Amino acid sequence: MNFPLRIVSMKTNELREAYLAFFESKGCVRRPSDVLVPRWDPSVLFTPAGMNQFKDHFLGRTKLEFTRATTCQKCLRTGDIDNVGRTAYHHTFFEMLGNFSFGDYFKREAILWAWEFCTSQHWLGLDPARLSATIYLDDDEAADIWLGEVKLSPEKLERLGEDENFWPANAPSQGPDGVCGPCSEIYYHSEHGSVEIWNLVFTQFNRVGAPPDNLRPLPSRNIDTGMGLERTAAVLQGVETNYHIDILRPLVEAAAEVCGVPYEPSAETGRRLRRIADHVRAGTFAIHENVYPGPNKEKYVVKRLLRRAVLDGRQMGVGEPFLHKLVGTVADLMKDPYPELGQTVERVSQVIRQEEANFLGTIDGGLDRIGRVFEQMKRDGRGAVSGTDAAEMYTTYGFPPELFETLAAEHNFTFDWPGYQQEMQRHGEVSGSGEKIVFKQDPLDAVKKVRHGSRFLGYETTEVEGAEVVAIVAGNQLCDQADEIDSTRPITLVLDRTPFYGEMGGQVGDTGELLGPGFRFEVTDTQVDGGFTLHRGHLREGAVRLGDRVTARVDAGRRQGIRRAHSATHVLHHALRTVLGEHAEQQGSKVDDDWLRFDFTNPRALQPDELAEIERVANARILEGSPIEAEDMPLVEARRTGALMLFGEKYPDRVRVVRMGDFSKELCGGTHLDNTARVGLLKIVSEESVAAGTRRIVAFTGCKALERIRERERALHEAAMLLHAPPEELPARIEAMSKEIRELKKKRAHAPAQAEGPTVEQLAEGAVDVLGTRVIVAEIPAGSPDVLRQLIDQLRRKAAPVAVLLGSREEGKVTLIAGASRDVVGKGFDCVSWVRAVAKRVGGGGGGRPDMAQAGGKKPDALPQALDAAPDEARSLLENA
RNA sequence: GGGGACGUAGCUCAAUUGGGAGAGCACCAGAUUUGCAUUCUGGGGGUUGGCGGUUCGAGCCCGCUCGUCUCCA
Repeated sequence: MNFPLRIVSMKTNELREAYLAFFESKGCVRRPSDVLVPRWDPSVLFTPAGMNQFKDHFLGRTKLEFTRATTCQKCLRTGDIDNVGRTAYHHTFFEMLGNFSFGDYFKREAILWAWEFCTSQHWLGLDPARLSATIYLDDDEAADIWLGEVKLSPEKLERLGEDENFWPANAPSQGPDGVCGPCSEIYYHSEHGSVEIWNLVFTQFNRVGAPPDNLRPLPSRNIDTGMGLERTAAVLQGVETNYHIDILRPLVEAAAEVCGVPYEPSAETGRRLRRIADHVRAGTFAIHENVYPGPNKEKYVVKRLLRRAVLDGRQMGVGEPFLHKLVGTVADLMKDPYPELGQTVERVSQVIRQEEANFLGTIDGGLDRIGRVFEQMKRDGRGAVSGTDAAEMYTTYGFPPELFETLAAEHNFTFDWPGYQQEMQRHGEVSGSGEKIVFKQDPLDAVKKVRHGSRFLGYETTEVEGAEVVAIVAGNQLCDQADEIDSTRPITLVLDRTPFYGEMGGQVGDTGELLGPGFRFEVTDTQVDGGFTLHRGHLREGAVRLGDRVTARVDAGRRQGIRRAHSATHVLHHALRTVLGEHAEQQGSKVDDDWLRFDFTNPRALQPDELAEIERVANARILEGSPIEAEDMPLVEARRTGALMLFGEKYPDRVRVVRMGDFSKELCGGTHLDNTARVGLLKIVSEESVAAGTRRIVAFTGCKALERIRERERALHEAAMLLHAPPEELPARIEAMSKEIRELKKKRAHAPAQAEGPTVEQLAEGAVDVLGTRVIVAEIPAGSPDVLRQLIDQLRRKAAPVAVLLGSREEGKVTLIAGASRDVVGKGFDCVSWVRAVAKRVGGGGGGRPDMAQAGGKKPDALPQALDAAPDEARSLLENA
């Protein structure tokens, strides 16, 4: 490998650390990377940029504890997914170095510091001659700094339009309204080409409506910058693509190793291997945060990334799961900044392996179908796989078009890509799109700026006196008072302190009432928003004003039921891990009044004996009557004591640890009992699947558990009464009964054919000759369709040439079946016409095949006349045949 | 959130405009001998996922529901 000569070749880990240290030296607070999947932010599926975790800071929706920050943020974007592997700089997963100012330093510092970091020998030491910058068309302020202070030569400063150098792109002319600003980009030029390494965004305007004059200066201006870690590392290490830097090239090589192909950068396999490296990195980080491949949202993105990578492997001839083998390499290469990845390697590999197996299964299933498509094409003499076929294979059966094309080529067929694209576009339209979530204006914004939040007193008590009403929200607006007695549209009250628990961590919100001077407010639900407890409900009496003092009273009976369910949830979690193993991790839960729902990872359905064992262990812990204690402590300490926490969850600096006896320790903000014994009884009522690899258990506690058992008892008792047997004997009794029923049915099916009705011989004697065909017509009393058919079959064998029509009736119903021997059918005789003609006379119709047809009717009384007419009908059919 | 497909014996799947619920493997029994995938014969096993509708008649058509797969946002 011929690296261009460089004096220093900085490692990626060193670059990351240098960046953060540099901006710390400028007064920025170093913050950890936010999680990759911000579940609390409905506007994105994955963290797309460094600024994501500071949205509230930028929008002034939170009290600032610092005004400058710097981060290295893990990001995931799928917008450029098709370029991954093909170009030198595109990724889905990547890291972004950023520095941020919230109303603090602005354009001058942002530019000067960026330049200093890039060029100072102390830091990156890049050759200034190889750097250039761009700015927005009329941003003279930035131009002055670049030209006047940095002393960048004018030919190295380019002014670009709003599509390139404005954030959001094209905001001035096309919107959206809101915070926006010009930006300035820094490029590095080398023998490998030019690359944008840093984007500085100056948010200084508020866009209001269409141009002109729609950009109003903001009172508080912000800085948001992003430097691509991998790009910059590539520059520093003098390699031609991000995929050859020290934290990625080994992964690409490892991919080559497990796929059994050499890595040749410029070959098709090179592109595939880079794509595999990128996607497995993205998948590893996402699954580490408990986002498993699934059918929608972020789960679907993970699934698609994994499947693309597996497909690449398969296209290179790998026929079995391989991707999962790379997880360890990812964790190893990324252990410096993200040591926690190492702890989940096994779980992540298992999930990926499972998904690989599923996908290979899907492909195998599709191969059959594809084979049939090819046969059909050969019969039809078509030479190209149609877009419709390809799209159907993909959208319905998940069979990738790339693979379809490969197989088609092997059969010397071409593949209609344009037609496929068109079909897929149609599918996209038919599938519709969910509504776009826009930034919604929050009426509480004003309150949030002046107050930190409501104080929660619900751990100690269910009733608080003298709490102050600090906000009233009605009709999505902040009000000074509310006096409308209205049960349809809920209003929201915020107090300075409250015993009400807002829905969080799976536990439902409390209900109860707020009593103030001359008013009563019924709380039907409680939510939390940015530290504030929102009491939602309806005014029942009087009027409430801002500043009123109230008594807040939680529905204590319901709260106690919730406590039982929540403590039981921890006990159940412990029991699951004991019985199934450590992999049974919590995926989500819902805790309500004496019932709970618990989702956890497990590869298959639970067996009845496993469920019984889980229930037994859980109730054993309950019976022990262990004390339950909660303690606030710093996050680091909680982590050290080994308290259970979920990877990928965002925890505050101080956390609450709930401890039960010596068997359970979990981070949890919910309300609990003081002793496990108070759960009373934990009864599992169902176990089901929610997604591949995830199971759900629903259980009842306390009163509901007892009620449930009583209900079952009642049903059992009733069944016992009906069968005149004690409950213990019910299974044996039912088994004996169903056996008896089976035997009776069998007896009935065989017996009457012989006992009642005419025999085959008798029927044959009753035949009349019609044009050389023996025609037999008869009623078989109590003959089931099966019996009629058997008789006809025997007559056809014994009496050919013959045409038989037999009928039977039971209350309100007539059955007719006609059959003819092969030679008669050969002459053109059609049983369908015959049976239809006869059936008409008994008010019915029928059909079947020429040699055997069946009909029904609704007039049993008319059967004799109908049968009398049957020979004549046969005659006319035979004459016309 | 929306589109598409599939649910038939323990397993893998058939069943031609709606007209006799079947095959292979597995299982049980008998015979055979060629021992570790012998062959032959016989047999058990199904409320065709569930509920409702259309029809003389539904595995097949329609609606709802449950489950599995899949694509899109």
